[in-house]
Amino acid sequence: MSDIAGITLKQLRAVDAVARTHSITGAARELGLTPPAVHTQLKGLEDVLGCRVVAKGEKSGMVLTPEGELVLQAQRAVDVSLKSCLNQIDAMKKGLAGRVVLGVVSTAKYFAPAIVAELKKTLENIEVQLNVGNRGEVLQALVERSVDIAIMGRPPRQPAVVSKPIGMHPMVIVAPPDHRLAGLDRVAPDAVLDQTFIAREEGSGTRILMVRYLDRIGEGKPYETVEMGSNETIKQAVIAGLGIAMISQHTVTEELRAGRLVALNAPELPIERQWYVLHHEKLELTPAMRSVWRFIVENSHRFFPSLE
Amino acid sequence: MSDIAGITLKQLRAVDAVARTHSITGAARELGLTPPAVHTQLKGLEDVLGCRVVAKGEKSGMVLTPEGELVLQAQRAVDVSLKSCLNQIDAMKKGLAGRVVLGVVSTAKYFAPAIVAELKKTLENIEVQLNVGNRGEVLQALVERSVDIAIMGRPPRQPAVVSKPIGMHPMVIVAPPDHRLAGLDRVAPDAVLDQTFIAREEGSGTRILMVRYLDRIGEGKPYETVEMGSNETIKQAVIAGLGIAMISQHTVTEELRAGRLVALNAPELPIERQWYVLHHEKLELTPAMRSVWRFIVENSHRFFPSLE
DNA sequence: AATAACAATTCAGGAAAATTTAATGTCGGA
DNA sequence: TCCGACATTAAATTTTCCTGAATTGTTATT
Repeated sequence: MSDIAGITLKQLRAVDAVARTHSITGAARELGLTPPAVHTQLKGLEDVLGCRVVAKGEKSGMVLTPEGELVLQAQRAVDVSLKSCLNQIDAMKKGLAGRVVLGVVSTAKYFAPAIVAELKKTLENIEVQLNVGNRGEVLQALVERSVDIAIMGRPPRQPAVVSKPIGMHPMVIVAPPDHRLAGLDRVAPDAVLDQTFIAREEGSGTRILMVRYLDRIGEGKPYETVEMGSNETIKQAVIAGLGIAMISQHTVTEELRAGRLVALNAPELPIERQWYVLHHEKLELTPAMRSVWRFIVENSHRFFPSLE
Repeated sequence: MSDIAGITLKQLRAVDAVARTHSITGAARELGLTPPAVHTQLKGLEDVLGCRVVAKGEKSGMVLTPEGELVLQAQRAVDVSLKSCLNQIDAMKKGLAGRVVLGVVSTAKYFAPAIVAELKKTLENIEVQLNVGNRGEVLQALVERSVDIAIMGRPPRQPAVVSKPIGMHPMVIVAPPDHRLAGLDRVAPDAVLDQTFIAREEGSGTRILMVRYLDRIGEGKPYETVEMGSNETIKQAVIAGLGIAMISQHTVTEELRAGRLVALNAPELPIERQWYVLHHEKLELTPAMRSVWRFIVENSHRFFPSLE
């Protein structure tokens, strides 16, 4: 059988032009060539295929042979494939299509899915993957390029990242409503330090913040810590009376509103921090990533839980 | 948007090879080229598309960019289109696919459809069109190339055709069973000439044959003719007692067997003629036509009606 | 029937493109 | 830090492609 390797798009385009104009001269005009050039292309194709592709028509003009009609069909299919490819690439260039991996810290999982859902509605041809991990894991993923854009609290010194604040992020200490410190106007530092703290594992942003906070108000005084792997577990533990915990208010909005947890009026609380969106300094953002970035910067505030 | 006109199959094939080997050198080996050649092709494509298509992979080797993946998809689609086209053309070359117009004289319509049906079962990718006309019309169509292959009695002197006999074709004179000449061992020429003849129109092969037969046995004596446009009408007319008719035995097999018509034992009857398959001498047969020709020559005998 | 008009086809020469060889740059692994 | 493999660039060469001119063939016209 004749080999596919000898076929060129020029040949197919020549066939198409001849089919439409019924003349080599006309085809040449369409293609911006001279008739001999078109003729050569057709001849070359006929050589490869081992059969005629065009022939003189009944009265006048050139018409496709049955084989030529098959070639024309193929040409049309090829054309569609290539056009579709170009369109998709074009969409990519404009940031309307592509794939973006979004990494968020555990705490953000209470609002990030809502952002992603809205994002997918707005930019339907961008495939967004949401990865959740603790602060350390997300940063590591950012370095390894397995995450393109991240959302977390305070951006790190290392690795070097580009970051932008996107909204307030209050941190509170929560206790069960029947806790003895609950409802007090002012809770003394020592009273706080006496409690058992339920905290996330090392590498968690909340854990780091908590340690620094307790060291500051307690001036280095020791305190007791119980470690748990997820915010959800911590909430349940606090409700169950195992201890108190520093936690993102966004994580416990529902429980505070329902009265299943209360925020303690300990010194400096709530700590008003910010949410940041960030990406690795070295990573050249694709248009799709830029679209996602912009969307997050402009719209994420709508998704932060609030007590009111 | 980047223009489709700048894309070549060489470029697509280069992308494909790189995708499979993860290296320009490897791709070059696959394509029987040197690495710079492949590199140039990729560069050219990237110019047209306005974006990178391949890039150095994480560790080593070359990988496709997301845009490159789209190009690869397109390449695969193009490949199947072209392969399918080549396969179809190949089938055409082998006479396994194509389009053939078969022209048959009216008389042959009593067995031609059966041939076509069997033909389509055997050569399922050949599209067969069956056209029915009288002898003159079929010959005209043969000249005009609107019929590729024809089946009829005696091939004409003009136009020049290639012909081959495919089976016996007895002509008889039929009468109603209660006709006074019916059942006689030997019917005299004069008794025949006295009858009213129901005949097809001018241009019909049967008509020509009848005229020559009657002139021969009657030595020029006149006779009476009534003209009717189809064999079916003639049969009904004879059954109704309007007259007698010379007709192909194949046309009246059913009626003879059932006794609704009888063949007269007039001189020289039945006239043993042949069926012929034929095509215009000037027309180069396509492989598909050759397949059909061969099928008819080898198989048509199975479809002739017989009295036994 | 001769001829004019037009389009396909052939061909030679030259332009453009593709490919190769050779040289250079770059990265990962010993 | 050197070595080797490979990508990349540059320059030279080969191949392909295109054009313009000439030729052939066909159709329409006189």
